Order: sequence, then structure tokens, then C-alpha cells
Amino acid sequence: MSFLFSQNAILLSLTARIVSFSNRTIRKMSQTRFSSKTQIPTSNHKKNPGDESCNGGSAANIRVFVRKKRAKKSLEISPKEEVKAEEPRQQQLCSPPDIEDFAYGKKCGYSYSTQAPENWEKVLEGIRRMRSSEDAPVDSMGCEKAGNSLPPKERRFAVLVSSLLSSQTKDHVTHGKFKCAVQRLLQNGLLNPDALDNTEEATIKNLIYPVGFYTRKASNLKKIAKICQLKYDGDIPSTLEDLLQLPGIGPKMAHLVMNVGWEIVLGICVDTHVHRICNRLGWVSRPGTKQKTSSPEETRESLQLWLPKEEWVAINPLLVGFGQTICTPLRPHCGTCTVSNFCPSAFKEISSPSSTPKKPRSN
DNA sequence: GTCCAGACAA
DNA sequence: TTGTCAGGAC
Repeated sequence: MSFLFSQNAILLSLTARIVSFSNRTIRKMSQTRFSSKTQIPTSNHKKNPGDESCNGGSAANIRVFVRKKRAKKSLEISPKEEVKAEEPRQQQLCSPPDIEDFAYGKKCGYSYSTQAPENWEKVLEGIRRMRSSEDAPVDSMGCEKAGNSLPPKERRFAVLVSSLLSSQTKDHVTHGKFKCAVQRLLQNGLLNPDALDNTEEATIKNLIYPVGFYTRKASNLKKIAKICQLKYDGDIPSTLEDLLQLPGIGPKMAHLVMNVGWEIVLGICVDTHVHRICNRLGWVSRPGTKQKTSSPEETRESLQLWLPKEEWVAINPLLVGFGQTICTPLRPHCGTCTVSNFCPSAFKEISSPSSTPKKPRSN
């Protein structure tokens, strides 16, 4: 009984996590200049095309790692050293950017627009107000809430596992299933790499069912556990590039885990909601054009050039929740959106007849 | 039948 | 770039 209570307590205590984390991050960022490890990792650091030297997380860098990852036919232990040997890094060819320096990209000769869009602060504030009720699925789930009461190493692994399980799910339908899956792993003592590594894939699959793509996720979880055991002493990788080497971890997840697991802000975690909303608002564009960005990675690169770093962590849950309830992919509820007057895309897509925001299901 | 969400393979 | 993955809502 007390065991079950403690499990529930862990899950319940997760809610406070993101608030304290965001506050800590903002405090930390306002107190310190960027160390080499927390460089803003955008391509605006490049002095010329092909110069990957400035940071560990530019979109170009990520594309290189993703290509390498895809080139691997086997998903076994990642060739971390090999990758690093191929691409020796020099630190910081460009000077570190100021948080306020929106023109930083221009300084480095990059062609993305570095102009902060007009009224972006009013829009963000308006979205914050719309989101104040915290009724979006993202407010009650999310990997940042995982393993809050665990020791740091286990908490980081829990964050990684939760990220993997929660991704690629239709949130308002499946977030209950996701939470149950994490809880089942926890209750079976499987929220650590050692146990997970020694558990049959079929068992993991049964425990995480019915989260989306459970078969592939079970397989990836086991591989990740093995890699963490063998290469990172039971911890998770601490750099963006090493995280990207893990099976099933792409740019979005890697940034999320760096932000939440390691509390190191290397970039904005851009998922489909952030990507869609930033484009609808006209906040991002393809380099040298006014066209919409074509991928979340391109959105991240463009957004990072002007959005102050204080907002980098908070913008994801803010826009994800907004995208889940009001600025939905299909039939956005422009009628109830209080910032539609600032949105160039408002009322241009077919709105739902009622124009009322979709309430997330509470399953 | 279409959509969703992110990684991956072809 | 496109299809696949899982399965429920619409």
C-alpha cells in the first residue's frame, strides 16, 4: 500500500517540476554568461558554409549526425568516438551572443532573418493568458515531470524514457496511457538501464502497451538501456550529439532531454505544434525568403535567431498547449484566440463551426 | 478514409 | 520525399 502510495506521490509531484525547472533555468541564464557547453547552437555561429565548429547543436550539425545515424545499418552501440574523431571541434569561433542581441545571426553572416517579429511580446503574453488555465494535455504530462523524486542519475534516465514513450502520441487521446506506461515501468523496477537491459523485449512491450508505436519503442528502450549501461555507466549521454546517436532519439527529443534531463539549454525544443504555430504567426521563415519553414529543424534555427534565450525553455510547453487546445492543426479556433489580430493566418483556414476550443479528454 | 507525431528507412 | 509504425477520433 505504502509502495503504491509512493508511486502515486512520484507522479503527482511531477507537476511542480516544470515550474521550478523553468525558474531555475531562467535564474541560471540571467546570472551567467554562456559557457562553451551552453553556447547558443544555431547556425548563425558559422562564419562560412560548412563551418561546424561553433557549437554542438546547430541544425546543420544535427543534420550531419542524423545522416550518420541513418547511415548505420545496425542500431547497436553508437560509434561516438568515431563521430567525434571525424569532426574535431574548435570551440567558439564566433563570440558568444548576447541574449538581447537579435542581430547576432547577421553578425556572423547568416542569411536567416534575425529581425524579431513585430508584437511578438504581446502575442506571447496573450498566449500565456490563454494558457493560464493549464487545461492542455501537456500540462498534466510531459517528460519533465518524470522521476521527480529519484536521484539525479535515475531521474535523467526516467526523463529519457518518458520522452521516448510520450512522443509520437496523439496527446489528448493517449496521455493517460503514456502515464500508465511510465508508472508500470516504475512499479516493476524497470525505470533504470540495468533492469531494462536485463528484461525481455516482449516484457517491456507488454508493459508499455498501448502507447503509440510500442513495438519499436520497446526495442529502442532496450537498446538505449544497453548503450547507457555500457558507455555511460548507467547514466544518459550528456551531449546533444551523443543523445542523437541513441536509437529513436531525433533532434526534438534530444533538445528536450538536454533541457529537462541535464538542465542545459542548447536549443529550442521544436515539435510539430511549435513548428506550425510559429509559421502561422509569421515568426519564422526560410533563409533569405519570406516563405514558411519546411521542417521543425528549420523553424528552430530561424526562431533561435531572434527569440531571447530566456524564452527558449518555456516556449515549448506554452505553444504545445496552445496548439492542443486553440491553434489546432485542423480548424484552428481563431474565434476564441485573443491574439488573432496579430496573426497573419487568422481566419484563413477553415474554422470549426462552434469555434470553441477542444477540451482535452481526461482519460 | 484521413489525421495525428516523430523517427527512420527506402 | 514518401511510407511506415498503432490505434483512436473525427
